[in-house]
Amino acid sequence: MLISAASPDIRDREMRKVLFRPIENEKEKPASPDTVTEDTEVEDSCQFEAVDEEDEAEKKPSRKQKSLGLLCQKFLALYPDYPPPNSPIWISLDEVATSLGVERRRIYDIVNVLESLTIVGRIAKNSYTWYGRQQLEATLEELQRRGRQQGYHLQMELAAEPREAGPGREDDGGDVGNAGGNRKDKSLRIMSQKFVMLFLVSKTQTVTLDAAAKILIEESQDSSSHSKYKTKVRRLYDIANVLTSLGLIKKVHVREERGRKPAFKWLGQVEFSNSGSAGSTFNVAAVTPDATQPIAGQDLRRAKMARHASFNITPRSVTVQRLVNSAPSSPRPELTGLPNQPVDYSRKTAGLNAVCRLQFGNSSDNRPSLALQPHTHSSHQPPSSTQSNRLTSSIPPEYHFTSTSSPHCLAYLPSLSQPSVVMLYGPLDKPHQMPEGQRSPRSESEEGRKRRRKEQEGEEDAVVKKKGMSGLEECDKLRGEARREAEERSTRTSTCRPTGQGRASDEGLCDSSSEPAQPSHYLYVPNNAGLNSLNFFLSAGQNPASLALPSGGVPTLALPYVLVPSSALSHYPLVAGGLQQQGSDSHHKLSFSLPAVMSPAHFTVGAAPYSLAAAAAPDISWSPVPSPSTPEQSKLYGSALCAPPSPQGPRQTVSISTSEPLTPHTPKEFPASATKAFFQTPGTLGSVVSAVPVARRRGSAQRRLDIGHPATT
DNA sequence: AACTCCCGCCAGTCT
DNA sequence: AGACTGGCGGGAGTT
Repeated sequence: MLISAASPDIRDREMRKVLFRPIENEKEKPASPDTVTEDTEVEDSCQFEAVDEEDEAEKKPSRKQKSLGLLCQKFLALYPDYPPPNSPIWISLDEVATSLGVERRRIYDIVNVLESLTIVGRIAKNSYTWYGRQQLEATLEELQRRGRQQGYHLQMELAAEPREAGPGREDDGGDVGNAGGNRKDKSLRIMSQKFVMLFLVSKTQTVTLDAAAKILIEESQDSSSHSKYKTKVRRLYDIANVLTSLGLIKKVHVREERGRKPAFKWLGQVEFSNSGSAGSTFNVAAVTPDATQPIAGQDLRRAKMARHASFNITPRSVTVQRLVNSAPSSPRPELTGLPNQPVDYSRKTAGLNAVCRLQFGNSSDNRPSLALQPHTHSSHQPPSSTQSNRLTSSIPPEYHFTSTSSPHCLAYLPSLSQPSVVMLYGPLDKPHQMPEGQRSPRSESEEGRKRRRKEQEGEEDAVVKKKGMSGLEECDKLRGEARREAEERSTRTSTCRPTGQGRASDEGLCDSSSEPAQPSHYLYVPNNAGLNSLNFFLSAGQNPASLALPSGGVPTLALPYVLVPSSALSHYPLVAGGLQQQGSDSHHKLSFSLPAVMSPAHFTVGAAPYSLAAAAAPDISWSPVPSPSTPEQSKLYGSALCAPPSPQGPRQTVSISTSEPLTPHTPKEFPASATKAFFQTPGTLGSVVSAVPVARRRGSAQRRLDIGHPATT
């Protein structure tokens, strides 16, 4: 542990060990026809490896540390295996790439494979939704069915031998085939599915690279030139790496007449309960590019998406299922590139990264209490444990922290691209209903969706992308937006979530109708106001008085701001942290003097011990919102950034996990907080997450992100 | 030498 | 025109 903490490289290495370590103690070895040999050599070598030269390792990243498998492992660790059914997690490839410190190209490889298994689903350009393993079984079952249907099991047998004569193979009878007819671009995804099919129909569940390559080559009607073969094999390695990370396969060797052949053995299940869920909700077509039609699970997804919208930016349009391979819904370069966002998170928080999951009471009890729980990564956890971990799995993760008892809450709007958006929320007026978000049922209508999409884009643009806007312009926009929102929601009832339509509200967890603390307005401070990297929400909670600056002598800042009805922000995920109001000793004290008007104005912020300038400093604690280890986590997850320091109100339970270096070994207990360090790629340590929308660079292997880089333009 | 697979060029698609 | 995707294969690191 210590060692790991000491060196990220070592952590990676350790991770790697875990990743590729053959599952030991697994059941006895099945008597397979071919003699399958585990790759123990690798394992052994790893054993010793960690012990020695660490320095050496630090020098250069080492190829292994940059492996797709390891990268995938990191990627997976960012999200839960079994995310709450109703809260889709939005993934921005750009952000992920940035936070993992790799090129986007690499992420595509991973995502394509994951998509083939429905672990993620593409929403639009650059954005995916994380499904985790929820649909994995169903997907596998379907793949198995298709595999048999296509006679892969026969091919497998033949493949081993000389060649050919694939039984009527092919044709892809379906989607898996040539996806989309000739969309060659889908091949990795398709190839992945086929590869998996081979395992699922194989008696031994072991597939040699050679066989797989041959079979796949045949399918792709190409003459199988040797180069073709080699290329195929390369791709298979890519896929295998991802599958290995998923724990679905492991590398083995099959002995044959002459020597041994590299092969992979399936570790996942092969027999499926056939439970309704499987086939009913999943359709391979769904993952294939050409699936243009609605699939059974569509509704489900849609629902998720809708909910998901509240987490991030992807909001409304999210509900729209990805139409076809290329149905980019909303390119939000601004979003993804969010120059700022990511930056904020990580960069500022070198020290403390507390990422918590915010939840509201139990589904059973409607207490409006707010609970922040460190969310753990359970990528590799078995369902059971995972579930247990999240006792509240049934409860949608809330990011909204409006608990009645927490007058002073810090919130964060992670999805806003605008890097430094400071929001002050509080019952300025009476708790007014928080709009169920834009997302009312009707919003799902075709028309509504369309409209929403438009709106969304517009809104996002307004709020999020305004790089070129002046603060005032932004304000105006926001105001207009707010107004409109207000009108729209007039009939809706409050919810605790900005956008969601979720259980939480149904359960009354945040039934604001009776709850007082629902933020009625937010204070929006344009980034250009000078609060770069502040990203936080100030809880105004109380009466103005309480907002008064406690300490004198603290530098204050005058910032332009605009009050925005909470509804106007409904599409943005809010991450909040409970900050205790009576900031006891709190180091974070902010005072505002705000005119309760909806017009551009200025308010002053005074930070007690910390200066705003500290934002970039590692310990800038002043920002109540410690940056999440990674943007994805907070954003996609809807996790809340815990307000660090303060104690909790009676009803709040906040457990903050500070970023303790954890060894990658135990992904299950991987505290989100630890991710930052962990996820940093050696090469980008320290700067990885800068959200700077680093222009995507083609040629560079690793992005170098400038921490201090001004996020914009 | 064979096996792996990182890397990033570059073309097809979208916006 | 520019951004997004991802096919592809050279060639370097490992075994």
